[in-house]
Amino acid sequence: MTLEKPVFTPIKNNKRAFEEVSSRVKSLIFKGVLKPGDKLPSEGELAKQFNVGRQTVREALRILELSGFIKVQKGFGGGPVIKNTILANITDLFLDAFQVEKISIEEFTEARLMIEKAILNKAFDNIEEQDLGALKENLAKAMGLVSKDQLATDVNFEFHTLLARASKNAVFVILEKAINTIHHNFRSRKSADLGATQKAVQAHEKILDALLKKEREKPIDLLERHILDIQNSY
Amino acid sequence: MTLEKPVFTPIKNNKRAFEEVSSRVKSLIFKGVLKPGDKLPSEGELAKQFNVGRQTVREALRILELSGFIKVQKGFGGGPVIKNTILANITDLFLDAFQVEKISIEEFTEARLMIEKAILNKAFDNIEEQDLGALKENLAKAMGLVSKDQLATDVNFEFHTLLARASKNAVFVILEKAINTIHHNFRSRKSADLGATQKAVQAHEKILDALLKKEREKPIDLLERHILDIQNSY
DNA sequence: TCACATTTGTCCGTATGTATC
DNA sequence: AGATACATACGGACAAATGTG
Repeated sequence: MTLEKPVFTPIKNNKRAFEEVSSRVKSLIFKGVLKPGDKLPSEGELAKQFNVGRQTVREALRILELSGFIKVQKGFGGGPVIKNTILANITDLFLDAFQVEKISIEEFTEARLMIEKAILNKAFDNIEEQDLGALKENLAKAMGLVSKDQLATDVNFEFHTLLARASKNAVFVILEKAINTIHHNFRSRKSADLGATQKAVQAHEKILDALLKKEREKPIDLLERHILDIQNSY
Repeated sequence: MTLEKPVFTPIKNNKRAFEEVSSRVKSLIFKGVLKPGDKLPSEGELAKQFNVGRQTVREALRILELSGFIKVQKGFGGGPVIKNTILANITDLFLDAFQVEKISIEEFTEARLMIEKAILNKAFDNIEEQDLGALKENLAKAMGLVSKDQLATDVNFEFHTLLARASKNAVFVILEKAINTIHHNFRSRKSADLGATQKAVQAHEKILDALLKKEREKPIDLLERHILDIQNSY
Protein backbone atom coordinates (compact mmCIF):
# COMPACT_ATOMS: atom_id res chain seq x y z
CA MET A 1 0.00 0.00 0.00
CA THR A 2 1.22 3.46 -0.88
CA LEU A 3 0.02 6.61 0.78
CA GLU A 4 -1.49 9.38 -1.31
CA LYS A 5 -0.49 12.09 1.11
CA PRO A 6 2.60 12.31 3.29
CA VAL A 7 1.92 11.37 6.88
CA PHE A 8 5.24 12.32 8.35
CA THR A 9 6.32 15.91 8.20
CA PRO A 10 9.76 16.30 6.66
CA ILE A 11 12.64 16.55 9.10
CA LYS A 12 14.37 19.12 6.99
CA ASN A 13 11.74 21.52 5.79
CA ASN A 14 12.36 24.12 3.16
CA LYS A 15 11.06 26.95 5.31
CA ARG A 16 13.27 29.95 5.66
CA ALA A 17 14.63 30.36 9.15
CA PHE A 18 12.58 33.45 9.95
CA GLU A 19 9.43 31.60 8.86
CA GLU A 20 10.28 28.76 11.19
CA VAL A 21 10.80 31.20 14.06
CA SER A 22 7.53 33.04 13.45
CA SER A 23 5.51 29.85 13.14
CA ARG A 24 7.05 28.48 16.33
CA VAL A 25 5.88 31.55 18.21
CA LYS A 26 2.48 31.44 16.51
CA SER A 27 2.08 27.83 17.49
CA LEU A 28 2.76 28.69 21.13
CA ILE A 29 0.06 31.34 20.93
CA PHE A 30 -2.42 28.91 19.40
CA LYS A 31 -1.69 26.42 22.16
CA GLY A 32 -2.32 29.08 24.75
CA VAL A 33 1.18 28.94 26.19
CA LEU A 34 1.65 32.58 25.22
CA LYS A 35 -1.22 34.89 26.04
CA PRO A 36 -1.92 38.54 25.22
CA GLY A 37 0.09 40.71 27.59
CA ASP A 38 2.95 38.24 27.89
CA LYS A 39 6.36 39.63 27.08
CA LEU A 40 8.59 37.83 24.62
CA PRO A 41 12.34 37.88 25.26
CA SER A 42 14.33 40.60 23.54
CA GLU A 43 15.61 40.16 20.00
CA GLY A 44 19.06 39.17 21.19
CA GLU A 45 17.69 36.70 23.69
CA LEU A 46 15.38 35.14 21.09
CA ALA A 47 18.32 34.86 18.71
CA LYS A 48 20.29 32.97 21.35
CA GLN A 49 17.40 30.66 22.27
CA PHE A 50 16.51 29.79 18.67
CA ASN A 51 20.20 29.74 17.75
CA VAL A 52 19.77 32.14 14.84
CA GLY A 53 21.01 35.62 14.05
CA ARG A 54 19.29 38.76 15.14
CA GLN A 55 18.29 39.72 11.61
CA THR A 56 16.42 36.43 11.32
CA VAL A 57 14.58 37.18 14.55
CA ARG A 58 13.75 40.67 13.33
CA GLU A 59 12.19 39.39 10.11
CA ALA A 60 10.15 36.90 12.13
CA LEU A 61 9.00 39.72 14.40
CA ARG A 62 7.93 41.78 11.36
CA ILE A 63 5.73 38.88 10.25
CA LEU A 64 4.20 38.42 13.68
CA GLU A 65 3.68 42.16 13.96
CA LEU A 66 1.95 42.47 10.60
CA SER A 67 -0.21 39.44 11.33
CA GLY A 68 -1.41 41.05 14.55
CA PHE A 69 0.16 38.66 17.04
CA ILE A 70 2.63 41.05 18.67
CA LYS A 71 3.46 44.70 19.15
CA VAL A 72 7.01 45.89 19.57
CA GLN A 73 7.91 48.60 22.06
CA LYS A 74 11.07 50.59 21.94
CA GLY A 75 13.28 51.69 24.78
CA PHE A 76 13.89 50.52 28.30
CA GLY A 77 11.66 47.66 29.42
CA GLY A 78 10.45 47.40 25.85
CA GLY A 79 10.51 44.47 23.49
CA PRO A 80 7.93 42.27 21.77
CA VAL A 81 4.61 41.82 23.59
CA ILE A 82 1.87 39.35 22.67
CA LYS A 83 -1.27 41.08 21.42
CA ASN A 84 -4.29 39.92 19.49
CA THR A 85 -5.06 42.47 16.82
CA ILE A 86 -5.47 39.97 14.01
CA LEU A 87 -8.85 41.35 13.02
CA ALA A 88 -7.58 44.90 12.76
CA ASN A 89 -4.77 43.62 10.58
CA ILE A 90 -7.17 41.71 8.34
CA THR A 91 -8.95 44.97 7.84
CA ASP A 92 -5.74 46.68 6.79
CA LEU A 93 -5.33 44.08 4.08
CA PHE A 94 -8.96 44.54 3.04
CA LEU A 95 -8.26 48.22 2.63
CA ASP A 96 -5.28 47.36 0.44
CA ALA A 97 -7.49 45.06 -1.60
CA PHE A 98 -10.11 47.82 -1.87
CA GLN A 99 -7.48 50.13 -3.32
CA VAL A 100 -6.11 47.59 -5.74
CA GLU A 101 -9.54 46.40 -6.86
CA LYS A 102 -10.89 49.97 -6.78
CA ILE A 103 -13.92 49.24 -4.63
CA SER A 104 -16.50 51.98 -4.19
CA ILE A 105 -18.31 52.88 -1.00
CA GLU A 106 -21.55 51.83 -2.68
CA GLU A 107 -20.29 48.32 -3.24
CA PHE A 108 -19.07 48.18 0.33
CA THR A 109 -22.41 49.38 1.69
CA GLU A 110 -24.32 46.87 -0.40
CA ALA A 111 -22.22 44.01 0.93
CA ARG A 112 -22.45 45.37 4.44
CA LEU A 113 -26.21 45.56 4.18
CA MET A 114 -26.57 41.95 3.09
CA ILE A 115 -24.27 40.66 5.79
CA GLU A 116 -25.75 42.69 8.62
CA LYS A 117 -29.30 41.75 7.58
CA ALA A 118 -28.31 38.10 7.63
CA ILE A 119 -26.65 38.57 11.01
CA LEU A 120 -29.72 40.27 12.47
CA ASN A 121 -31.97 37.55 11.16
CA LYS A 122 -29.76 34.97 12.82
CA ALA A 123 -29.55 37.04 15.98
CA PHE A 124 -33.34 37.10 16.18
CA ASP A 125 -33.33 33.30 16.54
CA ASN A 126 -30.49 33.07 19.03
CA ILE A 127 -30.64 36.21 21.11
CA GLU A 128 -30.60 35.77 24.89
CA GLU A 129 -31.51 37.98 27.81
CA GLN A 130 -27.91 38.83 28.43
CA ASP A 131 -27.50 40.06 24.84
CA LEU A 132 -30.54 42.28 25.18
CA GLY A 133 -29.10 43.58 28.43
CA ALA A 134 -25.81 44.43 26.73
CA LEU A 135 -27.65 46.21 23.94
CA LYS A 136 -29.73 48.20 26.42
CA GLU A 137 -26.61 49.14 28.32
CA ASN A 138 -24.89 50.22 25.11
CA LEU A 139 -27.85 52.36 24.12
CA ALA A 140 -28.03 53.99 27.54
CA LYS A 141 -24.35 54.83 27.34
CA ALA A 142 -24.74 56.36 23.88
CA MET A 143 -27.76 58.37 25.02
CA GLY A 144 -25.84 59.64 27.99
CA LEU A 145 -23.06 60.91 25.74
CA VAL A 146 -25.45 62.51 23.28
CA SER A 147 -27.32 64.30 26.06
CA LYS A 148 -24.00 65.88 26.97
CA ASP A 149 -23.43 66.88 23.32
CA GLN A 150 -20.59 64.38 23.01
CA LEU A 151 -19.80 62.02 20.14
CA ALA A 152 -20.71 58.38 20.67
CA THR A 153 -19.05 56.95 17.58
CA ASP A 154 -17.24 54.04 19.17
CA VAL A 155 -20.23 53.13 21.30
CA ASN A 156 -22.40 53.13 18.20
CA PHE A 157 -19.99 50.84 16.38
CA GLU A 158 -20.13 48.53 19.37
CA PHE A 159 -23.93 48.25 19.00
CA HIS A 160 -23.49 46.44 15.70
CA THR A 161 -20.86 44.13 17.17
CA LEU A 162 -23.23 43.26 20.01
CA LEU A 163 -25.87 42.31 17.45
CA ALA A 164 -23.30 40.03 15.81
CA ARG A 165 -22.54 38.46 19.18
CA ALA A 166 -26.22 37.73 19.66
CA SER A 167 -26.09 35.56 16.53
CA LYS A 168 -23.87 33.18 18.52
CA ASN A 169 -21.61 32.69 15.54
CA ALA A 170 -18.03 33.88 15.95
CA VAL A 171 -17.56 34.18 12.20
CA PHE A 172 -20.20 36.89 12.15
CA VAL A 173 -18.47 38.68 14.99
CA ILE A 174 -15.22 38.62 13.02
CA LEU A 175 -16.96 39.87 9.88
CA GLU A 176 -18.77 42.59 11.77
CA LYS A 177 -15.58 43.82 13.38
CA ALA A 178 -13.94 43.90 9.97
CA ILE A 179 -16.89 45.87 8.60
CA ASN A 180 -16.70 48.29 11.49
CA THR A 181 -13.02 48.98 11.01
CA ILE A 182 -13.39 49.49 7.27
CA HIS A 183 -16.34 51.75 7.89
CA HIS A 184 -14.34 53.62 10.49
CA ASN A 185 -11.65 54.14 7.88
CA PHE A 186 -14.07 55.54 5.31
CA ARG A 187 -15.56 57.68 8.03
CA SER A 188 -12.30 59.17 9.23
CA ARG A 189 -12.01 61.20 6.05
CA LYS A 190 -15.09 63.09 7.18
CA SER A 191 -15.13 65.55 10.06
CA ALA A 192 -16.88 64.53 13.26
CA ASP A 193 -20.60 65.15 13.21
CA LEU A 194 -22.84 65.32 16.23
CA GLY A 195 -26.00 65.11 14.13
CA ALA A 196 -24.91 61.77 12.68
CA THR A 197 -24.33 60.41 16.16
CA GLN A 198 -27.80 61.46 17.25
CA LYS A 199 -29.43 59.90 14.20
CA ALA A 200 -27.55 56.66 14.78
CA VAL A 201 -28.60 56.49 18.41
CA GLN A 202 -32.23 57.05 17.43
CA ALA A 203 -32.02 54.29 14.82
CA HIS A 204 -30.44 51.91 17.33
CA GLU A 205 -33.20 52.71 19.81
CA LYS A 206 -35.88 51.78 17.29
CA ILE A 207 -34.09 48.58 16.33
CA LEU A 208 -33.70 47.45 19.93
CA ASP A 209 -37.32 48.36 20.60
CA ALA A 210 -38.51 46.18 17.73
CA LEU A 211 -36.24 43.35 18.88
CA LEU A 212 -37.70 43.51 22.38
CA LYS A 213 -41.17 43.20 20.85
CA LYS A 214 -39.99 39.97 19.23
CA GLU A 215 -40.55 41.26 15.74
CA ARG A 216 -38.38 39.71 13.06
CA GLU A 217 -38.87 41.76 9.92
CA LYS A 218 -39.19 45.20 11.42
CA PRO A 219 -35.71 45.44 12.96
CA ILE A 220 -34.22 44.24 9.69
CA ASP A 221 -36.07 46.94 7.77
CA LEU A 222 -34.98 49.53 10.30
CA LEU A 223 -31.37 48.37 10.05
CA GLU A 224 -31.50 48.65 6.28
CA ARG A 225 -32.75 52.21 6.44
CA HIS A 226 -30.13 53.00 9.10
CA ILE A 227 -27.24 51.70 7.02
CA LEU A 228 -28.43 53.42 3.85
CA ASP A 229 -28.78 56.58 5.87
CA ILE A 230 -25.16 56.32 6.92
CA GLN A 231 -24.02 55.89 3.33
CA ASN A 232 -26.03 58.89 2.16
CA SER A 233 -24.32 61.05 4.74
CA TYR A 234 -21.02 60.64 2.86
CA MET B 1 -6.35 81.61 9.30
CA THR B 2 -5.17 78.38 10.81
CA LEU B 3 -5.54 75.00 9.18
CA GLU B 4 -7.37 72.28 11.03
CA LYS B 5 -5.50 69.52 9.30
CA PRO B 6 -1.86 69.52 8.22
CA VAL B 7 -1.45 70.12 4.53
CA PHE B 8 2.25 69.50 4.35
CA THR B 9 3.47 66.05 5.21
CA PRO B 10 6.18 66.10 7.83
CA ILE B 11 9.73 65.94 6.53
CA LYS B 12 10.77 63.69 9.34
CA ASN B 13 7.98 61.24 10.06
CA ASN B 14 7.99 58.76 12.88
CA LYS B 15 7.73 55.77 10.61
CA ARG B 16 10.44 53.21 10.92
CA ALA B 17 12.69 53.10 7.86
CA PHE B 18 11.42 49.72 6.64
CA GLU B 19 7.83 50.95 6.90
CA GLU B 20 8.68 53.95 4.78
CA VAL B 21 10.28 51.70 2.18
CA SER B 22 7.36 49.28 2.05
CA SER B 23 4.76 52.02 1.79
CA ARG B 24 6.73 53.74 -0.99
CA VAL B 25 6.63 50.52 -3.01
CA LYS B 26 2.96 49.96 -2.16
CA SER B 27 2.12 53.44 -3.29
CA LEU B 28 3.78 52.81 -6.65
CA ILE B 29 1.65 49.69 -7.01
CA PHE B 30 -1.54 51.58 -6.16
CA LYS B 31 -0.64 54.24 -8.73
CA GLY B 32 -0.17 51.55 -11.35
CA VAL B 33 3.49 52.38 -11.91
CA LEU B 34 4.38 48.87 -10.80
CA LYS B 35 2.25 46.08 -12.21
CA PRO B 36 2.09 42.34 -11.51
CA GLY B 37 4.95 40.64 -13.29
CA ASP B 38 7.30 43.61 -12.96
CA LYS B 39 10.62 42.83 -11.36
CA LEU B 40 11.84 44.96 -8.48
CA PRO B 41 15.59 45.64 -8.24
CA SER B 42 17.61 43.30 -6.06
CA GLU B 43 17.90 43.90 -2.33
CA GLY B 44 21.30 45.49 -2.69
CA GLU B 45 20.13 47.76 -5.49
CA LEU B 46 17.04 48.83 -3.53
CA ALA B 47 19.24 49.56 -0.53
CA LYS B 48 21.37 51.85 -2.67
CA GLN B 49 18.42 53.61 -4.29
CA PHE B 50 16.56 54.22 -1.01
CA ASN B 51 19.85 54.93 0.74
CA VAL B 52 19.22 52.43 3.53
CA GLY B 53 20.86 49.21 4.63
CA ARG B 54 20.04 45.86 3.21
CA GLN B 55 18.49 44.71 6.47
CA THR B 56 15.96 47.55 6.24
CA VAL B 57 15.08 46.55 2.68
CA ARG B 58 14.62 42.94 3.73
CA GLU B 59 12.19 43.85 6.50
CA ALA B 60 10.23 45.95 4.03
CA LEU B 61 10.16 43.02 1.61
CA ARG B 62 8.84 40.73 4.37
CA ILE B 63 5.93 43.13 4.87
CA LEU B 64 5.18 43.37 1.16
CA GLU B 65 5.48 39.60 0.86
CA LEU B 66 3.10 38.90 3.73
CA SER B 67 0.63 41.46 2.44
CA GLY B 68 0.56 39.73 -0.93
CA PHE B 69 2.18 42.42 -3.06
CA ILE B 70 5.36 40.56 -4.00
CA LYS B 71 6.96 37.16 -4.19
CA VAL B 72 10.68 36.65 -3.72
CA GLN B 73 12.74 34.17 -5.68
CA LYS B 74 16.21 33.07 -4.84
CA GLY B 75 19.17 32.56 -7.09
CA PHE B 76 20.25 33.76 -10.48
CA GLY B 77 17.71 35.98 -12.20
CA GLY B 78 15.67 35.95 -9.00
CA GLY B 79 14.63 38.79 -6.75
CA PRO B 80 11.35 40.42 -5.76
CA VAL B 81 8.54 40.30 -8.33
CA ILE B 82 5.24 42.19 -8.12
CA LYS B 83 2.28 39.87 -7.60
CA ASN B 84 -1.25 40.39 -6.44
CA THR B 85 -2.15 37.68 -3.97
CA ILE B 86 -3.67 39.98 -1.38
CA LEU B 87 -6.89 37.98 -1.21
CA ALA B 88 -5.08 34.74 -0.53
CA ASN B 89 -3.14 36.50 2.21
CA ILE B 90 -6.33 37.88 3.76
CA THR B 91 -7.52 34.33 3.92
CA ASP B 92 -4.38 33.23 5.70
CA LEU B 93 -5.07 35.81 8.37
CA PHE B 94 -8.68 34.64 8.62
CA LEU B 95 -7.36 31.15 9.21
CA ASP B 96 -5.19 32.51 12.01
CA ALA B 97 -8.20 34.26 13.49
CA PHE B 98 -10.21 31.06 13.18
CA GLN B 99 -7.53 29.21 15.13
CA VAL B 100 -7.30 31.84 17.82
CA GLU B 101 -11.07 32.14 18.16
CA LYS B 102 -11.48 28.37 17.78
CA ILE B 103 -14.09 28.48 15.01
CA SER B 104 -15.88 25.22 14.22
CA ILE B 105 -16.74 23.99 10.77
CA GLU B 106 -20.43 24.32 11.65
CA GLU B 107 -20.07 28.01 12.38
CA PHE B 108 -18.11 28.47 9.19
CA THR B 109 -20.73 26.64 7.12
CA GLU B 110 -23.55 28.66 8.65
CA ALA B 111 -21.83 31.92 7.77
CA ARG B 112 -20.94 30.64 4.34
CA LEU B 113 -24.54 29.67 3.69
CA MET B 114 -25.86 33.10 4.57
CA ILE B 115 -23.29 34.91 2.47
CA GLU B 116 -23.60 32.69 -0.58
CA LYS B 117 -27.40 32.85 -0.47
CA ALA B 118 -27.22 36.63 -0.38
CA ILE B 119 -24.73 36.60 -3.24
CA LEU B 120 -26.92 34.34 -5.34
CA ASN B 121 -29.94 36.52 -4.70
CA LYS B 122 -27.96 39.54 -5.85
CA ALA B 123 -26.58 37.62 -8.81
CA PHE B 124 -30.10 36.80 -9.91
CA ASP B 125 -30.79 40.52 -10.35
CA ASN B 126 -27.54 41.38 -12.10
CA ILE B 127 -26.55 38.31 -14.07
CA GLU B 128 -25.71 38.84 -17.75
CA GLU B 129 -25.41 36.55 -20.74
CA GLN B 130 -21.66 36.47 -20.42
CA ASP B 131 -21.89 35.26 -16.82
CA LEU B 132 -24.24 32.48 -17.82
CA GLY B 133 -21.83 31.59 -20.59
CA ALA B 134 -18.94 31.36 -18.14
CA LEU B 135 -21.01 29.19 -15.82
CA LYS B 136 -21.98 26.87 -18.68
CA GLU B 137 -18.38 26.62 -19.74
CA ASN B 138 -17.30 25.85 -16.17
CA LEU B 139 -19.92 23.13 -15.88
CA ALA B 140 -18.93 21.58 -19.19
CA LYS B 141 -15.31 21.49 -18.09
CA ALA B 142 -16.22 19.84 -14.79
CA MET B 143 -18.40 17.28 -16.56
CA GLY B 144 -15.61 16.48 -18.95
CA LEU B 145 -13.25 15.77 -16.05
CA VAL B 146 -15.80 13.67 -14.20
CA SER B 147 -16.54 11.59 -17.30
CA LYS B 148 -12.84 10.73 -17.34
CA ASP B 149 -12.98 9.79 -13.63
CA GLN B 150 -10.86 12.80 -12.73
CA LEU B 151 -11.25 15.20 -9.82
CA ALA B 152 -12.74 18.62 -10.65
CA THR B 153 -12.21 20.26 -7.28
CA ASP B 154 -10.69 23.52 -8.48
CA VAL B 155 -13.20 23.86 -11.29
CA ASN B 156 -16.00 23.36 -8.80
CA PHE B 157 -14.62 26.05 -6.52
CA GLU B 158 -14.51 28.34 -9.52
CA PHE B 159 -18.25 27.84 -10.07
CA HIS B 160 -19.00 29.62 -6.82
CA THR B 161 -16.61 32.46 -7.68
CA LEU B 162 -18.36 32.89 -11.02
CA LEU B 163 -21.67 33.23 -9.20
CA ALA B 164 -20.09 35.95 -7.06
CA ARG B 165 -18.86 37.72 -10.17
CA ALA B 166 -22.40 37.70 -11.55
CA SER B 167 -23.46 39.77 -8.54
CA LYS B 168 -21.35 42.60 -10.00
CA ASN B 169 -20.02 43.48 -6.58
CA ALA B 170 -16.29 43.07 -6.06
CA VAL B 171 -16.69 42.75 -2.29
CA PHE B 172 -18.67 39.58 -2.83
CA VAL B 173 -15.97 38.23 -5.10
CA ILE B 174 -13.40 38.90 -2.39
CA LEU B 175 -15.56 37.24 0.25
CA GLU B 176 -16.26 34.26 -1.97
CA LYS B 177 -12.59 33.74 -2.72
CA ALA B 178 -11.87 33.91 0.99
CA ILE B 179 -14.59 31.35 1.64
CA ASN B 180 -13.19 29.09 -1.06
CA THR B 181 -9.69 29.17 0.36
CA ILE B 182 -10.86 28.52 3.89
CA HIS B 183 -13.05 25.70 2.63
CA HIS B 184 -10.10 24.38 0.68
CA ASN B 185 -8.11 24.41 3.90
CA PHE B 186 -10.73 22.41 5.80
CA ARG B 187 -11.01 20.08 2.84
CA SER B 188 -7.33 19.33 2.53
CA ARG B 189 -7.42 17.33 5.73
CA LYS B 190 -9.68 14.87 3.96
CA SER B 191 -8.56 12.48 1.23
CA ALA B 192 -9.64 13.20 -2.33
CA ASP B 193 -13.07 11.85 -3.19
CA LEU B 194 -14.43 11.29 -6.66
CA GLY B 195 -17.97 10.82 -5.37
CA ALA B 196 -17.96 14.27 -3.80
CA THR B 197 -16.85 15.81 -7.09
CA GLN B 198 -19.67 14.10 -8.95
CA LYS B 199 -22.26 15.22 -6.43
CA ALA B 200 -21.01 18.79 -6.63
CA VAL B 201 -21.18 18.81 -10.40
CA GLN B 202 -24.74 17.52 -10.31
CA ALA B 203 -25.70 20.20 -7.80
CA HIS B 204 -24.10 22.90 -9.92
CA GLU B 205 -25.96 21.61 -12.97
CA LYS B 206 -29.29 21.92 -11.19
CA ILE B 207 -28.47 25.41 -9.91
CA LEU B 208 -27.47 26.66 -13.35
CA ASP B 209 -30.55 25.05 -14.84
CA ALA B 210 -32.82 26.88 -12.41
CA LEU B 211 -30.97 30.14 -13.07
CA LEU B 212 -31.47 29.76 -16.81
CA LYS B 213 -35.19 29.32 -16.17
CA LYS B 214 -35.12 32.71 -14.40
CA GLU B 215 -36.22 31.23 -11.10
CA ARG B 216 -35.12 33.13 -8.01
CA GLU B 217 -35.94 30.97 -5.02
CA LYS B 218 -35.16 27.56 -6.47
CA PRO B 219 -31.45 28.07 -7.12
CA ILE B 220 -31.07 29.47 -3.63
CA ASP B 221 -32.74 26.41 -2.13
CA LEU B 222 -30.57 24.16 -4.25
CA LEU B 223 -27.45 26.02 -3.18
CA GLU B 224 -28.41 25.65 0.47
CA ARG B 225 -28.84 21.91 0.10
CA HIS B 226 -25.56 21.72 -1.84
CA ILE B 227 -23.58 23.53 0.85
CA LEU B 228 -25.12 21.53 3.69
CA ASP B 229 -24.32 18.40 1.72
CA ILE B 230 -20.68 19.43 1.58
CA GLN B 231 -20.55 19.99 5.31
CA ASN B 232 -22.12 16.62 6.04
CA SER B 233 -19.44 14.91 4.00
CA TYR B 234 -16.83 15.93 6.61
C1' DT C 1 28.69 17.58 -15.77
C1' DC C 2 31.02 21.57 -14.31
C1' DA C 3 32.30 26.10 -13.30
C1' DC C 4 30.28 30.85 -12.89
C1' DA C 5 27.58 34.92 -11.79
C1' DT C 6 23.67 36.68 -9.44
C1' DT C 7 20.66 37.04 -5.77
C1' DT C 8 18.55 35.66 -1.50
C1' DG C 9 19.46 33.87 3.19
C1' DT C 10 21.96 34.27 7.32
C1' DC C 11 25.23 35.84 10.82
C1' DC C 12 28.16 39.16 13.26
C1' DG C 13 29.95 43.59 14.90
C1' DT C 14 28.96 48.17 15.72
C1' DA C 15 26.63 52.53 16.25
C1' DT C 16 22.55 55.29 17.23
C1' DG C 17 17.93 56.37 18.90
C1' DT C 18 14.58 55.94 22.52
C1' DA C 19 11.99 55.19 26.59
C1' DT C 20 12.31 54.18 31.53
C1' DC C 21 14.40 54.27 36.02
C1' DA D 1 20.69 64.39 34.30
C1' DG D 2 22.78 60.07 33.69
C1' DA D 3 22.72 55.06 33.36
C1' DT D 4 20.35 51.17 31.49
C1' DA D 5 18.15 48.07 28.24
C1' DC D 6 16.02 47.74 24.49
C1' DA D 7 14.81 48.41 19.24
C1' DT D 8 16.56 50.35 15.00
C1' DA D 9 19.79 50.54 11.43
C1' DC D 10 24.22 50.09 8.81
C1' DG D 11 28.06 47.40 6.59
C1' DG D 12 30.71 43.45 5.83
C1' DA D 13 31.09 38.64 5.23
C1' DC D 14 29.95 34.01 3.81
C1' DA D 15 26.64 30.17 2.68
C1' DA D 16 23.00 28.43 -0.23
C1' DA D 17 20.13 28.41 -4.15
C1' DT D 18 19.42 28.96 -9.05
C1' DG D 19 19.86 29.70 -13.78
C1' DT D 20 23.55 30.18 -17.74
C1' DG D 21 27.14 28.85 -20.69
